[in-house]
Amino acid sequence: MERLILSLRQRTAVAYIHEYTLKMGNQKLYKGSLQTIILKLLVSNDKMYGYEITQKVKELTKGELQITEGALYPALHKLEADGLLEVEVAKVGNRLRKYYKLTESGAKETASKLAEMHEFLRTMQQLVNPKFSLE
Amino acid sequence: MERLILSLRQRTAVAYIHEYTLKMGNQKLYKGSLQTIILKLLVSNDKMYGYEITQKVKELTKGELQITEGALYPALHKLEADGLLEVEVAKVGNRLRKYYKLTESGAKETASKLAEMHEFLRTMQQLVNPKFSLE
DNA sequence: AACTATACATAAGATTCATATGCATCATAA
DNA sequence: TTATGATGCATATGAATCTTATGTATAGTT
Repeated sequence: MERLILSLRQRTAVAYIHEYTLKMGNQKLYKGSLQTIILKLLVSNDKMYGYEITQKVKELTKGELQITEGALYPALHKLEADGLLEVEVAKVGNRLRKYYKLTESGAKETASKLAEMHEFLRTMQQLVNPKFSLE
Repeated sequence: MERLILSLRQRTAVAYIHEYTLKMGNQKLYKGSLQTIILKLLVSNDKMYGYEITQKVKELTKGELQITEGALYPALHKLEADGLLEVEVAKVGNRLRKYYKLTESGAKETASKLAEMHEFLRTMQQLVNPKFSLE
């Protein structure tokens, strides 16, 4: 993130300019699957914090899916509010981290959401599969 | 669709009540894929009209995906406005049908969208695949 | 001193779809 | 013959979900 320093009399205003990586054309296809992705990661990794999730997803998808913070944090807050995740705040150095983990009800919901996801993938696979071009 | 007849002096007001089939829990996962589905069907079927598309999708997905009219018609209009589809109006009996078919540019765009879809499915498959639970 | 990465957060707007409604024709069942 | 369901088009309103943009702060690297 770039930083611009603007002198204003005795005061100093600091404007932060975030940089964004280019998005793939198919980013919009991921709409609706964010919750499931987060939950699935927490099945595999027990506990994770927000920034870690974005990095893990980027790594696992070889950069194809970039979870934006504006999507991630509200999603985490909602999952927590719905009782699917619980938070544990940790201080690392002088920095804050919020670790999320599945609750019992969250684990159940994850199984359900993963089943739906598999069904969706199977169905969509068939719809766009060239083998079905005869239909 | 049920019909209610209401007598109003000499005039007759008719109210139509549409009935809706129950949606699957994973309907929201399809968000973002409607255009691709329509285009793909038009590769396989040359020309189709709106209602036919909804029925075909219902059939192909064994009822799992129900394209609503509120989603379909605006989508068709947009694809037409973008020059990907062209319309041919037909009269069947006393009834109107609007047949849609791919334009040249629409065929190209379809190939591109299908490639994105396959990439998406592959990536998502890996993300939620149990084999990756060790990550 | 500046820049990059790490780490949280929210507000405003865009996109995409579901819901609800409206209108009309045609076939079939009551 | 009348009611109903299926066929066929359409749009408006709102909900959900994300992108974009911004704000703040610490820590390491150039």
